[in-house]
Amino acid sequence: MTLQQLETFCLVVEQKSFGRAAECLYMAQSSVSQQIAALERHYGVALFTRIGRHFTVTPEGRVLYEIAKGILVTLNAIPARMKAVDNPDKGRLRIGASSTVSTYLLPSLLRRFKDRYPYVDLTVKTDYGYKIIDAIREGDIDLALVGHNLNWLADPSLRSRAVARDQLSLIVWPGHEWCGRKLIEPRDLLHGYVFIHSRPDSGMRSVVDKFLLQENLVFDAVLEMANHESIKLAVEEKIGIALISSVAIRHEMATGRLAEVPLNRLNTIDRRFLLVSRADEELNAAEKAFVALVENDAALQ
Amino acid sequence: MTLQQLETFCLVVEQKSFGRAAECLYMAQSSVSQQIAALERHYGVALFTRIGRHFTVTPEGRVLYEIAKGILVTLNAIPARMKAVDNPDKGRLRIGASSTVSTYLLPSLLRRFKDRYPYVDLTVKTDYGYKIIDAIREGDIDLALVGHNLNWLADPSLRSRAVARDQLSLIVWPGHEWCGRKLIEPRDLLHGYVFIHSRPDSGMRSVVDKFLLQENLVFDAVLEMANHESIKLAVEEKIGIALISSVAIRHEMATGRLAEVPLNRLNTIDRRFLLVSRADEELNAAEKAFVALVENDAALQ
DNA sequence: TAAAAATACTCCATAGGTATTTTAT
DNA sequence: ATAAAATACCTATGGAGTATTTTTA
Repeated sequence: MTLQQLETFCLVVEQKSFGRAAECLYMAQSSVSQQIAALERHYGVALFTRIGRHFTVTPEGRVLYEIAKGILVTLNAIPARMKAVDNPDKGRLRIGASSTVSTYLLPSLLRRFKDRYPYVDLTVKTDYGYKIIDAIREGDIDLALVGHNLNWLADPSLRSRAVARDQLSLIVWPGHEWCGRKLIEPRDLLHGYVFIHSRPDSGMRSVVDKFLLQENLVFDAVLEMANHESIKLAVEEKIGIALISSVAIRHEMATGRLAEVPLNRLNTIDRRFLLVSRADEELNAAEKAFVALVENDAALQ
Repeated sequence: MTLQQLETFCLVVEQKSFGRAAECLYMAQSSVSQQIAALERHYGVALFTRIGRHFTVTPEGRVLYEIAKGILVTLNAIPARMKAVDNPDKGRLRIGASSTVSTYLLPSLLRRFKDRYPYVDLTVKTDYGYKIIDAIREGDIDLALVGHNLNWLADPSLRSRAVARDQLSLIVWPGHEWCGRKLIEPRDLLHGYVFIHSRPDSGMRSVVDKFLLQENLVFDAVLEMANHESIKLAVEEKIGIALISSVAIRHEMATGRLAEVPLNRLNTIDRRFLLVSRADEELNAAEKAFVALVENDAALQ
């Protein structure tokens, strides 16, 4: 079955005549007959009921007509859609983000992006990092902004660029004895404080664990909370102390609800956010514009 | 551009290799190269960026891939959709109806239809009769149930079948002096009563006007209401009398809120409901089942 | 009898194959 | 050196045309 046949068939339906369809297509009437016959052979059904030199469309023909017409219209729209891809003002941008990114980084990025390119068809998916990366692999989204992960960096089917350093911060409540101290030593963390952890399968947890292992720190009292907001609240309530993404505490630092304390060697832990896309697909103009925005974002340097 | 080319292109994208795509299609690698080259020539853009013996998909290629994939999936679904048309349990039924029909006839018809064929994809459009017929002509709906109209019966592009006689009824309020009278003469209508009309562009109005003209009746006092419900309320409130579709007063007759009075020669006015479809398209199984239901409906005889 | 579609038959354009070249790893 | 895609060239299938037949209004 060919597109030519579908086009001819649609025209026959619309013109209600083989001959007129042939004229429209600048071809012989016999060719139209042959194409319709070929379609009917292909599907094994009559598309028209011939009544003398007259015909009606069968229900099967109606089905084919509606589908074929839609396909032809879609095909005609392809050149326009192709032109749109190198225009960041008209293109499409499907972003995926881990919940940390989605909560603390995306809002300002998306606001600025929408200001500059208000007509971009923009969708955002928020999920666990590994699910976002799966969606990238499936082609359901085109660009992911997630926490660093060696598995993804090593995957040749993905293209990753590190865009921002995510510092860890040691946070305590305001008025804590460490506030104002020049430098806390890691072993000081063990002196009687509850340590508040994030979920074991979160990207941040592995980074924190890495630091604790490196410093040989084992806590007597540990608390595990579901998300950043719970951790911050627990610290505020003087339940314990925590290591947390710097980006997640900007607001609390500004309002003085939490305090950050300098911890020795914490800066040896270098976590980064990654912009991930498929290695076998190139970025369109809208996606490139978003990458440029992220890379030039002073707040993320 | 051919469907073959689109299929080959999709396979190259999925397999990330011209050679493997050729294997899947049981054809030579050179043919795949030629088909891709033809597509690129046709659209005047590169679909792949060749990097040595490696390649990536361009943004234009991504656009084409998504569209082409959708088309191929749609095409594959055609045989199943064709089989569904001669199965009233799985087909599609798009009905249009004038507001009278929609209010007083359709509810019971649709309930019974849905009982028998619960999986039919059923949509109903309600509008003025002429707009429903326009939708039939456009192919937006497949079957219309509307009031009689000579223009539509004469149109060769439409197929109409009269399915039910819509009687006119003379209605008055209960306790009116005419209640119980054997037969009212048309000229009696003029004796001091307000006559309540429907909208001038409604199908029923032209029927009522025809009768009034035939009987040479010209009222001193006339009231015009937007719809059947308003007319019935006005009669109930003893504001006036009216000629109205019998189907529209079934409920009020049953509950005694209105009274019908026999009017001489009113039965000479013969209005019918029409089932209208396109003359150049045959009914599918679901549509035939609905037609059968309407034709066998005792309430509509 | 005229108008429209189907059929028979011919021809050539082009899609696909084979063989080879190019290119990058 | 090898693996993969592009290119050149050839062949044959099938699509379009011409001419004719069939059908019914």
